[in-house]
Amino acid sequence: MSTNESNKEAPAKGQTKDFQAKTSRGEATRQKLLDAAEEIFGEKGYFRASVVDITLKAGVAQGTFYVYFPGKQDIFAELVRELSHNLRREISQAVSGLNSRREVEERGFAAFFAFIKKHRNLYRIMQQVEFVDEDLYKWYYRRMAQGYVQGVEAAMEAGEFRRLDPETVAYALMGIAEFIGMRWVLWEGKDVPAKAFNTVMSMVMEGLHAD
Amino acid sequence: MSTNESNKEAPAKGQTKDFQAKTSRGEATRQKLLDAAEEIFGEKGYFRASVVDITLKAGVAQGTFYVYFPGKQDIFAELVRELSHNLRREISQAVSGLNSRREVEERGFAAFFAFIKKHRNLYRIMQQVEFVDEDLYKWYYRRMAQGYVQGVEAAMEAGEFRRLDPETVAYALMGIAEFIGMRWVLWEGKDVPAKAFNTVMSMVMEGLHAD
DNA sequence: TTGAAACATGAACCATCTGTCATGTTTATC
DNA sequence: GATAAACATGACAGATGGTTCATGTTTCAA
Repeated sequence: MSTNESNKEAPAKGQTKDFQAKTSRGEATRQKLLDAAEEIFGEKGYFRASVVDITLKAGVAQGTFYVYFPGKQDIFAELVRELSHNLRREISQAVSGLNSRREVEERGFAAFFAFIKKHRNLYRIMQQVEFVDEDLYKWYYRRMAQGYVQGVEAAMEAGEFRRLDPETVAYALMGIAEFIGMRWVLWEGKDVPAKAFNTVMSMVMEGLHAD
Repeated sequence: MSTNESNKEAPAKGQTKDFQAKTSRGEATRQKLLDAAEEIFGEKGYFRASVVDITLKAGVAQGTFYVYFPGKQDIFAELVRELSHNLRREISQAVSGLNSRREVEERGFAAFFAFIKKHRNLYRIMQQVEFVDEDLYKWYYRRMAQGYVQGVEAAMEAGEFRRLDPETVAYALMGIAEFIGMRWVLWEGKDVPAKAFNTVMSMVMEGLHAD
């Protein structure tokens, strides 16, 4: 088949379902591989990371990798889906039950920053999806935006935000979060300082306030 | 020396100055290589692009590449510096002589969107610097932020913006621009629609207005 | 015209990497 | 404890790509 990574075609092959482990032993090995992959991809980036790196870190033989994943792209994609899912879950948990839109934005941003601090590897992983699997990359941001749009629309409905294009608002807020997170969490490994956090909140709430 | 791309160490080697052509013929070849590299890197991404791709597109032999650039990383870095410089120049030209801060932001955002529309390849190039040369990547954003901070501070001084942390404001605005540009220019190849542009401006100006 | 410097060439070297496979080991079930 | 399925192994095939180098060609000043 000769499907090398640098093959000219099909950088994003279809939804190849990864193998499912049939015993708990197999499941454990699969998980070891995923954990190792998360670290390796985060450290070296997708392209500089090799399958050998992953199996070495996981403590299994090279061949074992292919028992659980069809290829390097597939374990990466799985990681991305996992990350995306967990991130959205944590944010939605953080804001569930909140009443004012200000609180929602505050807790939502805080949850995002907390998540990327805990998963700096995965933050870096997200930045590479574009060049590994273009569709997955767009899916991630669209999915994220989609959830945001609903909240923004509801806030407009409720008169907490004034009427603006909700999708644009969603992308703008995502951009703010990503850049502020990059500046502090990714680059410095710190929490976003209060001064910066307050500035963001002030900009956002003033920028969107009703009346 | 065996310095392969996937070498374990020194992903970012020091400021290797590229060779300087000594005749106009040499200069022309060097430029052909740079132009080809811009297209190839933009299309395939840094890691999937090969030096052969570049020389093929430039219409020169493989060896010729190394007459002008010490290696693949170096031509990429040169491209990034060139892009960064041109982008900052276009924006600063677009806003020079403007009086109100609102106009500055409007023209500045518009210039940014126009630039990335004209250089979609380079937009994609910027997204990869992180994994090719970490220092260069931070340098690019810091440099960009730095210029923005000055403008924001001046606007606060002049009472057009209220007092907030200028650096945070700069990163937030950069994040907005990048995400809105991604959504429309990069993904759809279109200009940012008026509705989206107006929403952005409204958010930004309301978010930062003095009172 | 001549000779040296600049430029150009492309085959070949060397390292690396992904994915395969024939073979072994463990586990679970009866 | 026998047997088959699941799991694990690591050497190897097949391919790619960055970089080097010995050699050839062009340019240009003296």
